[in-house]
Amino acid sequence: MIQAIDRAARVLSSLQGARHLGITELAGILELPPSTVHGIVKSLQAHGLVAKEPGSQRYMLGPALLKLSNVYLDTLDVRARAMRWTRELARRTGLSTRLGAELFDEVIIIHHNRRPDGSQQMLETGITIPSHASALGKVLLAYHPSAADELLAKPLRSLTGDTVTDPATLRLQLASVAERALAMEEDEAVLGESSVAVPVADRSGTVIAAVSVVMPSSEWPPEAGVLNDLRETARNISRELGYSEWPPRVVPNDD
Amino acid sequence: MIQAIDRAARVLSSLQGARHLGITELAGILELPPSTVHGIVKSLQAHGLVAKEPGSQRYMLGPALLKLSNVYLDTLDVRARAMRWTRELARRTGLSTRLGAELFDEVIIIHHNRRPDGSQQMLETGITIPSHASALGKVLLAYHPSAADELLAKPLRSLTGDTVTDPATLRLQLASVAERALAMEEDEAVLGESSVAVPVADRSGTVIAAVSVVMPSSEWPPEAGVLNDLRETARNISRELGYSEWPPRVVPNDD
DNA sequence: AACGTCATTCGATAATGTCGAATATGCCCC
DNA sequence: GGGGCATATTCGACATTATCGAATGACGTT
Repeated sequence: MIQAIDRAARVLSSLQGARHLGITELAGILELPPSTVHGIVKSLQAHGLVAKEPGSQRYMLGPALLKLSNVYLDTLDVRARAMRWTRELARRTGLSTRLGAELFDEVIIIHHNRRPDGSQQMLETGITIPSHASALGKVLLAYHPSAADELLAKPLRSLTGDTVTDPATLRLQLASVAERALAMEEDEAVLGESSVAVPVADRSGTVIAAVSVVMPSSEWPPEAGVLNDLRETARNISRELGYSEWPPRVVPNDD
Repeated sequence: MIQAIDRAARVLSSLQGARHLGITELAGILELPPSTVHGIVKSLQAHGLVAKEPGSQRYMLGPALLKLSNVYLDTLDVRARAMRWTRELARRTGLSTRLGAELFDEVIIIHHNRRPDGSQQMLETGITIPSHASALGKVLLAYHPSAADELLAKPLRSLTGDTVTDPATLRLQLASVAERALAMEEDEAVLGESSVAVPVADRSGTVIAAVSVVMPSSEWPPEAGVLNDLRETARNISRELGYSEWPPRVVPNDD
């Protein structure tokens, strides 16, 4: 780990959290001298990764991140291949769909289809949810046992009163997910919202993403037809990626 | 400029351009020893800014960029305030709209409304266009004379046969933009597509973004009503940002 | 104008990052 | 499975870079 790069990344993370920060504030958060932080911020600014807030001394994330992110999404083979299938899934089920990938202790939504009822819905691409509190995340954890082990060794955050944070309970859930290749979550991330997710595997059988449908909790549990459509979607995406034996199997402590 | 951070940013830029690269390829592009590049890439990877391509030795941009970018967009005051106005502009004109900000020699689209005719259209947020070849970019250049000076000192790329790349011609255009607070572009970025843009100013009178409508070149030139709607949109956004004297004036060589 | 707070500059030096050599890994062919 | 080649990764000496404290400049408020 190159210390200067580590520190630069921590500046970005701090701005991601607090949005706008002055040099002194950043220095406090990072426990570094202001002049050190200044050098880091100026270097990031020169590359457009950080910007000064208009009319103020505070800094915020910069526009170069947007371009990089756009290229990231464009580069993702799984996303490109999933798009038509998840659109079709949303159409058939009348539900919104999400495609998620792993980002440390969270799942990040890399593609999202709105519910096809024409209602106003937020764009979710780029949103993260703690893995333990989402069906998508539980799938990814179930297929990456060492990542799960690390996560379950930490105190877990409750997002709602229904979030499961007990490691032993989660281990049982993950074992069930691994067996059924299906994860469920009811009101754990957002009250009134529940979801069910299944794994997407690449040519080598590695689970690289998960796909889910999201429904109002008033409509829970999902009908068998929805589960079948969801599985079919994951099978189709996985097949396009070169994996023909859906559902994938868990490889014990593979990382 | 901290060299290690500069090099890390250049790794990200290289991956942004070429999408997938091995260590040796990156080393060639950056003209650095492979072991140096390896250290940089591993540091970026530890923060999710770079990822290894599934099943290969090559690296690509990483998911942390998507989360950072999402926060960047969410943090942008001008974007939040512009959204309702540009949606209304698209509705009234029947055209797609773009809100653009400056990213070095390019304009980056930070918000986009599709043409309201229900046709299949690509999402444009995060896309960049060379400033000299876009109406949005010409507005931003006209209001930032020193940025314009720097850009016009470099050889400019033709995107289509109609792209204006002659510095003297561009200077005349930018002077006219500054005077009229309006920029036009016909087939310069994409054949068959033309646009007209106007500036958006913040509380201090600094032009921090530009807003445009895009139309098929077969419908060019824009009607007076469209221009009025566009100006009204920029005036409304600027007023929400605290600027009440639209159109803004150019401050000579202010950077 | 004065004051307090924070941003930025500067330069000595501590320590970090660099980079060449060696080793490990992956892939392809037989 | 073995061999060969190309590339990734490791290791450690040391050159160079980043750090950080002190000083100065800028900004906002009174």
